[in-house]
Amino acid sequence: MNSNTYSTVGSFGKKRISESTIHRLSRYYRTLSVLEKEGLQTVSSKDLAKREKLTPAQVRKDLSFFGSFGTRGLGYPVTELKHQMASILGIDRLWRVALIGVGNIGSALVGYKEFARQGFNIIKLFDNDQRKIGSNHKGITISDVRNLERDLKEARIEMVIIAVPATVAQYIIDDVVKAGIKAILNFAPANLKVPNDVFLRNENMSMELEYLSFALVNNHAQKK
Amino acid sequence: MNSNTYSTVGSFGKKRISESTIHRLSRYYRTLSVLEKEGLQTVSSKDLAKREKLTPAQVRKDLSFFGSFGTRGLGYPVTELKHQMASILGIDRLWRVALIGVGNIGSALVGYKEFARQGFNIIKLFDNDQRKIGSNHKGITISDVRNLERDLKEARIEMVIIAVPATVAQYIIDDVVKAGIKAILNFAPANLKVPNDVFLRNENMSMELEYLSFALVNNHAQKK
DNA sequence: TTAACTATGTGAAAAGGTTCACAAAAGTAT
DNA sequence: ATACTTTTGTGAACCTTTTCACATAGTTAA
Ligand SMILES: NC(=O)c1ccc[n+]([C@@H]2O[C@H](COP(=O)([O-])OP(=O)(O)OC[C@H]3O[C@@H](n4cnc5c(N)ncnc54)[C@H](O)[C@@H]3O)[C@@H](O)[C@H]2O)c1
Ligand SMILES: NC(=O)c1ccc[n+]([C@@H]2O[C@H](COP(=O)([O-])OP(=O)(O)OC[C@H]3O[C@@H](n4cnc5c(N)ncnc54)[C@H](O)[C@@H]3O)[C@@H](O)[C@H]2O)c1
Repeated sequence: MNSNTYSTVGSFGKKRISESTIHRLSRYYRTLSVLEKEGLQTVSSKDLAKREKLTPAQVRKDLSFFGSFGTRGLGYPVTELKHQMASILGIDRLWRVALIGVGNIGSALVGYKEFARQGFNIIKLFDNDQRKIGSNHKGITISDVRNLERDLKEARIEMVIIAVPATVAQYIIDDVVKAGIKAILNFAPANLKVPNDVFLRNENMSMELEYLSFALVNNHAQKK
Repeated sequence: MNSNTYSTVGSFGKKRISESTIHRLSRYYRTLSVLEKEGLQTVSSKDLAKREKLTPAQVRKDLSFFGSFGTRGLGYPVTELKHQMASILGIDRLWRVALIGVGNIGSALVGYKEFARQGFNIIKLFDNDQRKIGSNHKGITISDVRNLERDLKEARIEMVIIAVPATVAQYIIDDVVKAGIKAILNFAPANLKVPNDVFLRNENMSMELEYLSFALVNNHAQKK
């Protein structure tokens, strides 16, 4: 019921996988990329755990939901485990992504190389500002948001990033949903409604600053 | 041990408050601001829960960690509860914030009005690019990162936002820590080390895209 | 080939977070 | 005033996630 509550997407076999586990897989993937560059052949759950500030048991448990990737007495093969993580996360392929709202944050995201490196290709941009529409931004022409539904379908977009003001975000989302999009990353601070079969993730930077503020004001013991 | 693991900062009285609860307080705060603008005098845990897609019990439990703010039979006074949330989160005051790395994402953050509205005042900017140093960005002169430690102390900075390339983030963090800063929001995708008395939060947008990717590939049942 | 290590994979236990359920307290209507 | 309704605040129950602990299986060294 709560987006933070025991939230699980899907099931590998009959098992349900928690949001925390999926986020840790992302972290393992990035760390494994680093280890690969460092020339390491294998890594133990202990080593990986140390880098991620986790327990070795947590690492093994996370991986065990998806298979047996290690060798007892030795550890996990770095490159292979990296590929496994990519496969599980679905980033061993290209994703066709559109971004709506080419303003301050939107522009920053469009040029972000890390997204492309992980297979997220921002190939369509939309805005409602006449001065921006038709202009070229990092090689992509900005389209008029008025044809959003049609253009998303035409370009066979699979994911959408929303970077418009909070006041209009729901209208945009409604059109995005109509276009059949099932995955949305939203940067507008608003409680947006989507049907049950659409995945919506919210990125809220104020929340993290507020967490820091809370921690400072209450001068609180750091976990571990 | 894990940054996602039962992570709790501090204690109100003897109670430990979970990260989830603090994040929900942020959401309550934002929603209460909206309700206040809508002219509502009181709100019940049921109403608030509906807006946040939580259970009423969750709302009441979260609030109960910090006090009794409601009136039985009536609900919570909107404006007062908003102020209470602000006070608990520590955003009923101004925070002196510095941002390091005025590039794509850094520039976007500097101009973001929502931060200032919640008391986070970005009053110092740092970069190592000679073309940027000395120039004015949204009314703030960009300082040379070489004097980082000295300048952070001089400006009595309390929080730092890091938006430099991942390769240099650890060096920057080390200087920031030396300057006595106890709260850092980091946008670089890297496993950064800080002493135990420094709060470090990481904002990782790739992670959310990867979550969506996982959800799509495994075509998974949405929670609830 | 054997002995001594090392490290995985996983049930079970422990810890943490959410929801239930209800007494208590206040509002509302008559 | 009294009965009835509404809604809070909270221990207890419930559910999820993490950690423990160990059997198992592979490596390494002599
Ligand atoms: N700037 C930041 O650092 C930051 C950080 C976190 C969240 N956000 C959020 O991201 C969103 C965008 O912020 P920003 O700072 O980039 O604002 P911005 O005003 O710079 O950009 C918004 C863009 O959306 C476009 N737009 C407006 N209405 C539109 C519509 N109906 N259809 C299509 N495009 C439309 C505007 O033309 C503009 O290009 C906001 O919701 C903001 O709260 C921004
Ligand atoms: N652009 C995005 O949308 C985005 C999204 C998520 C995360 N990030 C992360 O944020 C960071 C910055 O990304 P960006 O896209 O803004 O990159 P960028 O190259 O546009 O900006 C980096 C800025 O840091 C400055 N810099 C470099 N070395 C420095 C040093 N030693 N001291 C001080 N300043 C220094 C550069 O001069 C530049 O202004 C990166 O770690 C990136 O991975 C970016």
